[in-house]
Amino acid sequence: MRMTPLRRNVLALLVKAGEPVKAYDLLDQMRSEDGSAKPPTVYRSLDFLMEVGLAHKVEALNAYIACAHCHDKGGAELYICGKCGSVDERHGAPEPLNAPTGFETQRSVVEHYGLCAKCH
Amino acid sequence: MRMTPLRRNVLALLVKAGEPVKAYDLLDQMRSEDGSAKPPTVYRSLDFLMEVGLAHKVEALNAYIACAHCHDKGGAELYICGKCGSVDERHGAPEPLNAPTGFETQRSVVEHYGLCAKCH
DNA sequence: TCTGCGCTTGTGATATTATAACATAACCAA
DNA sequence: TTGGTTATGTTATAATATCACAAGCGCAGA
Ligand SMILES: [Zn+2]
Ligand SMILES: [Zn+2]
Ligand SMILES: [Zn+2]
Ligand SMILES: [Zn+2]
Repeated sequence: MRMTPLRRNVLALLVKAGEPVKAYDLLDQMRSEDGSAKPPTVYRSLDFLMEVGLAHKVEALNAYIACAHCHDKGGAELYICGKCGSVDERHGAPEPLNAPTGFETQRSVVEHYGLCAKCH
Repeated sequence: MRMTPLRRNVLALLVKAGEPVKAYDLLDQMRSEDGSAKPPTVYRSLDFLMEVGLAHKVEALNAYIACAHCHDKGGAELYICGKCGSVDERHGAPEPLNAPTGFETQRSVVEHYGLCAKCH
């Protein structure tokens, strides 16, 4: 598991976008530079980046973003503006009070959709 | 927007399953009774059920469950066991403390993946 | 009752998202 | 160098979801 030019390039595209990007849009961008890119190319890179905590999947959008915190893994909370598309990544929320007793959380998906302060 | 036999049938299948079900699995079940079912049939019914708050999508699984609370809409928090597949639906968590200032949440996706009390 | 309109469903096609399977290449340690 | 592991290339296909248009149904008002 090491950072490679390919993976670094995918990360760079995510960072440059600054907002959630679809896998096939990444693929199109990659193809425009190196015609040989194919779906597994981008999905593997995304899997790697998520595994090491450099990217997250926005589950309800089927899109991917660069991590804004460089935390190790899990636990991101995303505030996604439906108007301008901006994503504000936070983390550190405590375990919810109303969790079922005995439930041991391994991974959480927390995505809030609404309007950011600028878009009210 | 009214409840119809078709929609009631989809809801019944979700309730009977008691766990997240994939759209195409629903479709297979429907086909075994009425050969004419096609993807839009099931997706439309699911859209209706979610709109009226009788079902939820489990975003990270691309699956659907019957609502366990009959709340009006939004705000479900799902605790999903990765071993036995059970889902415990809760709601009522307060707005997170670390939300960006001025963000107005319209819809939240909250899914916790881990092990339920029985599966430790 | 009849008619017209809107909602619901049928149907075929297609778009979007993601993975399987196997081959080749690059990297690195012994 | 040589052999194992990791990474990438390549082809195909699976899984998920939507579009577009036609047909049917249910009901309000003429
Ligand atoms: Zn992050
Ligand atoms: Zn905004
Ligand atoms: Zn519910
Ligand atoms: Zn369990």
